[in-house]
Amino acid sequence: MDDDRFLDDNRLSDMMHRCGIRPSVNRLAVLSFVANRRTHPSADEILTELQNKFPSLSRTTVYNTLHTLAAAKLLRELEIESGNRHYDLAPQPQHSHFICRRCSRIFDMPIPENLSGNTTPGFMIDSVELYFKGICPDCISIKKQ
Amino acid sequence: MDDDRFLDDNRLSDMMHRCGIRPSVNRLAVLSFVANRRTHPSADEILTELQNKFPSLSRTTVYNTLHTLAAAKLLRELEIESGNRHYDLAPQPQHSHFICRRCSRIFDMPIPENLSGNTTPGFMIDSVELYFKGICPDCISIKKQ
DNA sequence: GTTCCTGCAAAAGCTTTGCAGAAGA
DNA sequence: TCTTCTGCAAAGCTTTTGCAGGAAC
Repeated sequence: MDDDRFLDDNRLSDMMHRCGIRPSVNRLAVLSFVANRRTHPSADEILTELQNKFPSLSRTTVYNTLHTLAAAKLLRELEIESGNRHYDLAPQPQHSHFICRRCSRIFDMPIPENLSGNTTPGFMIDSVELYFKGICPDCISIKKQ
Repeated sequence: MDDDRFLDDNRLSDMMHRCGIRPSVNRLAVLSFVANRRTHPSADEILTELQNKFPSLSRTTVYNTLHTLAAAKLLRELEIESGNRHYDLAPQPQHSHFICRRCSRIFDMPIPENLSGNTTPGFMIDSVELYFKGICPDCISIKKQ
């Protein structure tokens, strides 16, 4: 868990209520897990981790929940690697993502301002996604040792 | 085919030679197909289209070829939709992509300058991918009618 | 009681792998 | 001849769908 942006269950529960979604135990667990990780997890990572706490949690429920939360705009789907969707908490200031080629973790990054300025006229843009790839600080320092 | 950026087989063949790849008929067909489409195709689209011309072309060969060309940096893999990789000709000036939510086609866009300026220190960035989503001009005008 | 949530089982879709025969240098 | 290329078949992975029992309102 990352303390700097920790969102407690009450707050997440409220967010769900406001979107007309029942904050069931499973849903709360999924949303909380995504909200409080820095490196945006995939469905499989969510399932594997949460099954420690909720052994009866099924893969179907994780997928159902992710769809429900994404449809309600509480989560954002990141299309980073083909065949492996990752999830990010949605109601946040816009930011970009950095994918480490070595450890595959995904980090948040600030987004340069004025991104959609220089684009082709005639296209109606409603969202922007920016991905950086490279080596994260942890992997750089491991390499040096 | 888009005439404005048409690359003929001789030129593509040269590019392959320079990368140490034998320009077989199948490989040339795949590379040419990707190079001369504006809306970056997926493996399945490539296979379906090319089978009209080369009925014996197999799915495996398309995947093999795409891997070979991507490893040689002649093609770039676009992670746009989960579970469906798209391909773009690589040795081109950097540009971004626009994905139409209605027709799913992918268009090139200019890229704003100085993109990697405002990023977190400590990360070693080696590539940048920028995706816009929205409605393309064609779909906008269809909607108006 | 009616709606929503959950999970098993099965299927679907994209991609990868193993292997053997064919083609090219 | 020896390496590389090709394609069938099978498997692997992530995700989706159908359906039925259970929980919540």
